[in-house]
Amino acid sequence: MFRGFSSVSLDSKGRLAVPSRYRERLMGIAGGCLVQTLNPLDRSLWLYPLPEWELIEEKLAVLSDFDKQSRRAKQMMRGYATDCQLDTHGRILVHAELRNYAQLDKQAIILGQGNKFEIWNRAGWDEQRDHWLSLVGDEEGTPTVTLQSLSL
Amino acid sequence: MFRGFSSVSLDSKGRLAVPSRYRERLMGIAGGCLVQTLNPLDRSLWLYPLPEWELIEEKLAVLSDFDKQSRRAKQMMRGYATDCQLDTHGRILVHAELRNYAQLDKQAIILGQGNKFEIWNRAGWDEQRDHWLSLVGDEEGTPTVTLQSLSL
DNA sequence: GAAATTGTGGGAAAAAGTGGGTAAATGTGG
DNA sequence: CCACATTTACCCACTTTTTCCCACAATTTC
Repeated sequence: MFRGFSSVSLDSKGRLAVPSRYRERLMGIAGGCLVQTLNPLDRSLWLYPLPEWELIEEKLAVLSDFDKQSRRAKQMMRGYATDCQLDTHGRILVHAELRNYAQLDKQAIILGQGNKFEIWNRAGWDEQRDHWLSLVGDEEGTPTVTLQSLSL
Repeated sequence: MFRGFSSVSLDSKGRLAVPSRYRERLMGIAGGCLVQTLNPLDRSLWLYPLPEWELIEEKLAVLSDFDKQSRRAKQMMRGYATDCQLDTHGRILVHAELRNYAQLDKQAIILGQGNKFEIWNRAGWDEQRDHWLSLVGDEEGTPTVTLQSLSL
């Protein structure tokens, strides 16, 4: 399981250095083979170790093409799934289309999220975070209800 | 299984360069023999390795001609099925009728979709994608239900 | 503070993409 | 059956992109 926050940068070629603390584990899982795809729930990217992605792909494969929503989910998730691999310096090349989707520029962040990582534009992430935190502060806000159920 | 997104272009002769990362695999399956046909579910084309297409053809063959929907499916899928082969530079020639059906012009995209590829007009694809993403963004949207079932 | 590790940038070689010319194959009409 | 037109396949040349490698800067560790 992956956790943690790192601020990272993309260079002019679209390369992103994966934080070094994850590298040894990632190299141990499928030799550093990864799959990047879009996160349809937020304007960010997901980065899976290959075996984790293959589990997702199996679930997608059984969805019917004749149901429009299922078909779209397959097209988007599988369609944008891009194989990549850590280079000799622990970097991955982020696909230009995905970079564009997540509006990634020089400043980005990477979040450990269990079976995968999330990659956000730095400013976009800060905005989401502050927005969500302001809702938690409200007595009436729904996030509080959600958090209560966790017995933090 | 095929996955991934590539933006490709058709030249003035209607040729489309299959992304190089797939070529070796396609050459390994039936020596690069492929079948292109129309996708009756979207205004796009499907591109199958020949053995995969033959499985589809077997399934079509058992459909009854006396059921109108079945007859139409056979006519469309089989009728437009066109053999093609990678040329020395990894390109295929897209049949003019199919090019017209999918409204393919210079800018196109190709999606890996499991046992086949999908080929879309670039603008048409972007429109579908943005529409779907806007539905996912809605709290009440049905795409969310589909995605939940995937345990992403 | 020095050494090792990590982060960053960029040059150069290789690979891939693109475009078009030409010749062969195919189709059409007299 | 032949002549002509059209389409397709093959080849070559050029441009663009990607990959691989190396050098150096910054940060961390000892």
